[in-house]
Amino acid sequence: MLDTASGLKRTHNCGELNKKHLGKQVVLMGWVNVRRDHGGLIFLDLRDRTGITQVVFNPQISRGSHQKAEEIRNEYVIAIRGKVAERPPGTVNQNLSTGQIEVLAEELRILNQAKDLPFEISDKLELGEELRLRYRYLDLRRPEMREKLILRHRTAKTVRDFLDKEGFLEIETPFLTKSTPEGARDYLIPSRVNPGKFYALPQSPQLFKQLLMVAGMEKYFQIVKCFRDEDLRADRQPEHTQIDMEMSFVEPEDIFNLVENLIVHLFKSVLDVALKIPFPHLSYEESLKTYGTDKPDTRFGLGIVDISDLAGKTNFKIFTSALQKGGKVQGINAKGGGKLSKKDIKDLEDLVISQGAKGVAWFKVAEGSIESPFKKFFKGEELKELVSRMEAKDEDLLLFIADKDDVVTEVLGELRLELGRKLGLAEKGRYQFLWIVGFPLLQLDDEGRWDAAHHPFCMPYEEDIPSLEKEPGRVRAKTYDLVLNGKELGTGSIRIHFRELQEKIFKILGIGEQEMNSKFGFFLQALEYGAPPHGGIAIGLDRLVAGMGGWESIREVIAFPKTQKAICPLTESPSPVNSKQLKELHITIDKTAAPW
RNA sequence: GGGGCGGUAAUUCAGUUGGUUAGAAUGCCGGACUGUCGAUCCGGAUGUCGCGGGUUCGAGUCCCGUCCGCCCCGCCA
Repeated sequence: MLDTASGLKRTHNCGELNKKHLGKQVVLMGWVNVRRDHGGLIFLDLRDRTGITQVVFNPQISRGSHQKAEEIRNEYVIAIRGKVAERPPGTVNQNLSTGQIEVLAEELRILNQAKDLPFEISDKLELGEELRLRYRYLDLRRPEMREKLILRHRTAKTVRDFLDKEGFLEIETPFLTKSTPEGARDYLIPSRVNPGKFYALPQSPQLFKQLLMVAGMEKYFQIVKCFRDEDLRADRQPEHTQIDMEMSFVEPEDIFNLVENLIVHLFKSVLDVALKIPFPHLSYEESLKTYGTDKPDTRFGLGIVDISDLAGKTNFKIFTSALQKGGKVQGINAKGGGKLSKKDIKDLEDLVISQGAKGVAWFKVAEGSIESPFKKFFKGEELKELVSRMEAKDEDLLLFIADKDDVVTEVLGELRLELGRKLGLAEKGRYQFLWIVGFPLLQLDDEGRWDAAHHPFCMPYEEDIPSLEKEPGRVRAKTYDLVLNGKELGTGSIRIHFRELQEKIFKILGIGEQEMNSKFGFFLQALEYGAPPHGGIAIGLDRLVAGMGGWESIREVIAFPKTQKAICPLTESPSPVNSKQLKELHITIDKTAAPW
């Protein structure tokens, strides 16, 4: 039979007791982290959210409690009353904040029992992730996981306080809303009272925050869930949280300033890390050219160098034939890569091939000479020039790809990241923020039609607007991405705030009059009633917190995340519903797709 | 939709060219123990080898299919 806690009031937390409390009567409540039964004496580590305190059961102090303590197992929930005592000499535990004291139990109450656990509550084990998710409530008891949620809480709290001081209003927007075209697949919610009609969960509160600007709120923010029905990755979940912001009467510089100050304040107060501002700016074009991606990890160099002109003068067929087909030849100097083994280089080759290139030409530089299976295809002069062009020194490894333009760029981008990992260049604990600016407004899709590079509400640079008709691809947008250590943290833009331009963009995107009115009529109309110039940004909270802690997967900082199949192993959602529910929603199931 | 890696005790893993009764560590259960803190010592129990089929005298091991997990491409922020 279990005990009740009634009559006992918790006086302290398990993490706070120290020598100042010596001699005090205290009541602690928590979980049994571990029991060490010495027969005559029983020690147990009592754990709550704040830490651990050692409790001692001594029959000379309380025979009853000592006897009862023998029944205790790990993760039982107990209350103890007792006196704080100094530990005997030589038994102090330096690893515990409470390690100088212990509580001599006078009364023990067992508030709840626990079955044998599927795994120990410990940071020392490496556990399968599915198991952790199925028993997430146990996984989250592990101190490491608790700290992650605390970090997330402190981050959100700091952001809220900062933006409040800056005059922002946190305003909620609907979850049951209309499909807005961010480009991703919507999660749909059937309407019971409107047969055959659906709400969509928001991919972001984009239109609502713009409407709030029209409404004169001037500075809006929200820490809000966004939903996208796309395939999952380590940094992608079907629901993710954004720090969503929008301001009136601003230009990109105002957003940069605000976000930089926010991030600096956040890192200082939560991590005690000092960041330098302003964050560097890099143009979209320059980023692709140098790093082969629009979200470069700039913790290390290894920039991409074009040697097409030089390659064209050689007799190396792999180079010259790629050039003849209109491609290019580019390479990376993997500084210190000379120490990589044949096996390492083979792995790099495999990577390059899996990413779509045909292979990689490599050259090791050592003592001024060059080691490479391709050496014989080059004249001494050419090799010399190669080395000087790549600024190669002893112990360096030069890697070249020859192919179509976009293949070379993308593959070298991947190769660069892999080299960063292999050579240990991407240090943990370093935070390289930067802004990517000057994105194109529009991009051609596979069918040769113009598509919004970000979303259809981004403002073009004024000087580029005349090109909209003739050369849409050359129009740059007032769009900016915030990147941290090679991860895209956030995207924002200055928005279009007058109807005429917004309609023009919709038309270029191939959205007809009818569709424009049915999907965006309400929005276009709002722009006609004195919409102020405005812009904003949304920062991914999950990625931000994961980045702060140096964790690869955002699942580490989400209390109840989903697996790659978008399944929650704990609740087993999604799951079938009964026919009555379906009938009310006017929905029938295609049995060939869902044969349960 | 595609590529890669994985699935063996409660957990983390080992398991040789296919060969007798599938192991280790941790955890768990019982016992001993008054200064432990990853307690120690003695003893013990625990398997749908993911699932289905095939090859074989014989399959954890080989083949085919399938499900699940992770990483990636496509897709997407």
